[in-house]
Amino acid sequence: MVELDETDLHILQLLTENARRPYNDIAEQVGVSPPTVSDRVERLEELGVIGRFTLDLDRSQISEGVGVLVDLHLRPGTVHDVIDQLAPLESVDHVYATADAHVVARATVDECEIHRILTDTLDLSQVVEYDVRLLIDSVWEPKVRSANADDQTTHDDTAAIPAGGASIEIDGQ
Amino acid sequence: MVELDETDLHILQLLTENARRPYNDIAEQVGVSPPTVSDRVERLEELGVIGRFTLDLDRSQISEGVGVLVDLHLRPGTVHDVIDQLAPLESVDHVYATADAHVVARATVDECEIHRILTDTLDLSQVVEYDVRLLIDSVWEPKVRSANADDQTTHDDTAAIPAGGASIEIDGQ
DNA sequence: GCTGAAACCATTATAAG
DNA sequence: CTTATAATGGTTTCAGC
Repeated sequence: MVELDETDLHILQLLTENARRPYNDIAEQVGVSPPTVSDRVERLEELGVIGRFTLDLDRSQISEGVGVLVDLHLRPGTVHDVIDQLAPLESVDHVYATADAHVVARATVDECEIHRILTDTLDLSQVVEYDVRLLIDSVWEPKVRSANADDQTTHDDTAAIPAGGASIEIDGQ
Repeated sequence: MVELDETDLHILQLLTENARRPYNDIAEQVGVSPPTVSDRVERLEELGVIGRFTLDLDRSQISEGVGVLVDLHLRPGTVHDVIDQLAPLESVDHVYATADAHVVARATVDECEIHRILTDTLDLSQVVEYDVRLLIDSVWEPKVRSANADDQTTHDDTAAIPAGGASIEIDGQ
């Protein structure tokens, strides 16, 4: 976090848009030499800022199943176990854990598979409640906030986010 | 979906692991020539199977804010509007829409920003209820299911997934 | 979908700021 | 310590088959 300058962010932004973009192309855009780009990228990989170079795939075109969002409300202290159980599954690609002991997983499953995962793979004694939602759309817009594009308007109305999650009911108009 | 053979899937799998892997390297692994890999990748891009070549970034290292998962329960018919409002925001990178009119967004926000998004950016008359959860962990394991690795055990206990989502309460032991 | 050739690109070593 | 330059070795693409 501390060790990234604007050049790093610019490189990340360009690679985010197209991870196969040639380094000499990037060098020209950013205003440094190609070896510098190479060095910076290597460093960003070592720092773990870049997890991997990968693809944004349309999963509906490569697998038979339907996309689902599974929301698990877990017993306290079991979150990391459940992540370790879910993440390696072939049908699961994204797993989020939140401070209120929920785990949300995005998966592509056959009709019978979701049931098998919930009953066989997971230790259900750790699950307080769960919810399976059929995905109808999903958008991924990876963005790199450039250092100076920080549009932080000073604002004293800072809304604190309680770790347990804020839940607010609004009248149906 | 119909037009992908095992070679395509193998190429996708290798590129998913490392999107910068050289095409002649891939060609060797897959058993075709480099130009064939190039042609296939181009076709997969045109088909929309490959959305883009991109990076898996550790967002906590490149931005000041905290990661949150925002769950919006919307009024019917407003889902696509809300996606269009959320997706372009700099702080939002992932948006999921489910059949039961929920939109789940993953964002990295400053303390004041989440409030601003909810009140200024969104048309709150479209939101029935919302929920902001603090992210503590997130895993992305992009997987390409190879054509023959389809481990579908025949199973007649097919659990249908209602479009409205299944919600089941389990006793707290 | 393959082959071969030409254009292009990444990386290394080296030198300079 | 960081960046630029130049050369090498590797990669991608384009014709032609």
